[in-house]
Parts: sequence; structure tokens; C-alpha cells
Amino acid sequence: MSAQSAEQLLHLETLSETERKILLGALHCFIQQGYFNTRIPDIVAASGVSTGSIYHHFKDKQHLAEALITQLINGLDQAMAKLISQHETPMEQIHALIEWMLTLTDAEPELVSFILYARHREFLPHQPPLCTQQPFEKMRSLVVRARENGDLPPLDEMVLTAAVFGPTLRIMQAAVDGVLPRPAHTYSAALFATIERLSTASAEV
Amino acid sequence: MSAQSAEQLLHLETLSETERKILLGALHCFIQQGYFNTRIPDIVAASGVSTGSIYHHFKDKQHLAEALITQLINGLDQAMAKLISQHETPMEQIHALIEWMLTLTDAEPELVSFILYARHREFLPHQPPLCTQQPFEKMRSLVVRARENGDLPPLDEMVLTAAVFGPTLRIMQAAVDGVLPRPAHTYSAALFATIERLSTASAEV
DNA sequence: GTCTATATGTTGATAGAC
DNA sequence: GTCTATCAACATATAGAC
Repeated sequence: MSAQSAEQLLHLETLSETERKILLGALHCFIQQGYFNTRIPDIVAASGVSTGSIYHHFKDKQHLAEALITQLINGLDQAMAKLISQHETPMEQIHALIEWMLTLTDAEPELVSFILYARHREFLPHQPPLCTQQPFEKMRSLVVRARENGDLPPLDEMVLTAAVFGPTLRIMQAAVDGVLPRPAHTYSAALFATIERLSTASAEV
Repeated sequence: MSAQSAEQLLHLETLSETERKILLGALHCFIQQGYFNTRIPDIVAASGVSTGSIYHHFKDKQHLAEALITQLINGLDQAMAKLISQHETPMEQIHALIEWMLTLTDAEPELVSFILYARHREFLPHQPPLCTQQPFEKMRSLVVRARENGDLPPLDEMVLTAAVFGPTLRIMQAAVDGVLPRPAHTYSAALFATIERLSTASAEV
């Protein structure tokens, strides 16, 4: 699957044109400056929608952010579900997912930075941590099924998920921090090699 | 090495008593509520130092935070250097470092959360990203030396660092997010197993 | 539903006594 | 160096016309 834009990841079809404009403007502001550095007038400028209209559609700044995060998580979840459905075995699905994560990082580094770093709980205290939500649950279930298939060793489920997806997430983080010499997706082969090695290691360790 | 408290990690010996109290108070506030949710009166209450005195010692809130982050990074760096110096081979040093990271996570989860999640650039735009600083540089150099020793496979340096430390960092993140069933340090053996497998995998992959 | 203009409340920072 | 009291600026949220 090719990389998607931030707009495509927010599935905004059910919303009114104004709400779409507000959420996209807010997303751009939050991505670039962070939630706390974003002032309502910034969202007004970015969205082309007036203060009054923003407050007509959203109770306050916090609820606006909440709606945005919800849409984003749902969008990620749907994109991942579609991607997974296009492949057969758990290991193929894992590979496809990693390719997609790396490609998305190259295409939308600031969006990825927002997702990876975001301490959403700092501005949304009621939000559960990202890693307990659908996208990370999907990763875990893929790993568990690969383990059942015998494609991954019989290690603890949390550790195995961390070992399969942790390196990719670190590379993504390095990429968005600007300390990666090459585009993120060029590391996919080496990352797959580390996963291969998890499975094929000699048993007597 | 046993776990250290937040206070021990900030090497504050060279500072005046008042500056120490201010930095520790601020650290507790930032850890618990984040930088933007912390008001000056919160730091006054947490440190027992008055507003005027705080502004006598630090130009403004941002410079206070900057001083704190610098101290914290230096403290981490020193603790890691000491730990590394107590072991011989790169692989032993890597193992010791991972044990220490996990133990610190159990002892000071909120401090670790602050370090891991902190988008310090959101409130300190001039700060380089954490992963380019001494602590992460140390991780990379350990991995490179282990690779030279033949203890790790000849993969890309960034990928190898991500493969060695990424899983541990993911487990730490899961721990501070409260989604880890057992204390973080109980996963060390399984984490070491994943690193072992990197090295001992059959060559013809 | 959308807009402009404005009020309300907070907050970072300062002034000035001790 | 430390403190209390206060200011000035600003950002959120609202009021009310269209």
C-alpha cells in the first residue's frame, strides 16, 4: 500500500464541510506546534473558519482535540485493517505493516512524529494511552498468531511484540528526529533481517 | 547497579540550596503534569521557594526547564558511564545497561515516562532531540563495538541499535503506560533472549 | 450556521520592601 | 537573596448581529 496523506488517514466523510476544515486546520497546527502552542486564532487562520463557528461545532479546545485524536486513531485502524486483509499469513501481514509504517514515515514525518511522541494524556487526561488502542492491539494479535504458526519463537507476548515492532518504531523515531541518514523505508530489508533472526536462531540459547 | 531516584540522577552538587529546591520542585511538577500544565505557583508550592526568588535564579520558565533538562541528561550520561565502566565486554555492558533501564523504570516510572515521551522540543525549540544526545550515543557506540567483536551480526548500525535497545524501550513504554502485567525488570531474560537470537541465527537467511 | 467584537479569567513576569 | 503584592498581556470562550 502506498503512503497516505494526513487528510486521507482522517476519515472525514461523515462530517460537514466546516467540521472537516476545522479538524484539518487543527491537525496541521497541532502537528507543527503542538497542542499547547496552538492558539485558537491559529486554528482560525489554518482552517479559514471563524472563532464563533469553531465553538459552535466543538465545545472547547480540548473537545476539538479529542475528536481529532479519535478520528486519527480510527483512520489508522482502518488503514491497517485494509492492509492486513490484503495478505495471507501473519508474517506477510507483519512485513506489509512494517513497510507501510516506514513509507508513511517518509511521506508524513510530522504526522508520524505527532502520533509517536504525543503524550496525548498531557492534554487529554481521559484518553487511554495509544499503545492500548486498536492499532497496537492489531500489532500484538499479529505477533501472537505468527507465534502460533511457529513463525516466531515461543517468547513472552509483550516481549515478542516489542522485538518485532520495536526496532521499526525506533527507526521511525530516528527518522522524524532527522538523525537517519537515509529514508526510513530503505531500512526495511535490514529490519526484516532482524525479525528473521528471531525465528531461525539455534534453539540451544 | 541499583535503581536511582530522580534526585540522584540530577547531579546538583554544584548548585546552591535554593536552586536545588527549585529544580527538584519543577521536576516533580513537570513529571506529574507536564511543562505546559505546570504554573509558576505550582513550582512555588512544590519547591517552597517564592516566585521572586525563582525569577532571581532563572530568567524565565523556559530557561528553568532548559537547565533542568540539561542536568537530567548529564545525570543520565554520568550514571550510564559509571555503569559501563564496571563491565568488561560490550555485550556485558549492553546487558548491564538494559537491566538498569528496566530497574529504573520500575523505581521511577514517571521520571522514565518524562524522559521517553518528552517532546522537549515542543517547549524547548532549541534543544536537539534526545536521541542525538550522549545517552543514545552511548547505546550506539556499545552496539558498534559489540558488532566489531563479532557478538552482533554485520547489519546496519542504526538498525542494529534499534534491534538491541528498541524492544527494551518498548517494554519500558508499556510499563509506564500501565499495560505491562509484571514489573519491567522481570522481562529482562526474555529481552536478552531476543538479542541472543540476533547473533546466533543461522547465516543463510 | 457563520461571523465580529468583546469580556473574563489566568498567567508569566516585575516592582520594590526587607 | 528572598519575599509579597501587583501588573500587563494574552488566550479562551461568549454575546449577539446577520
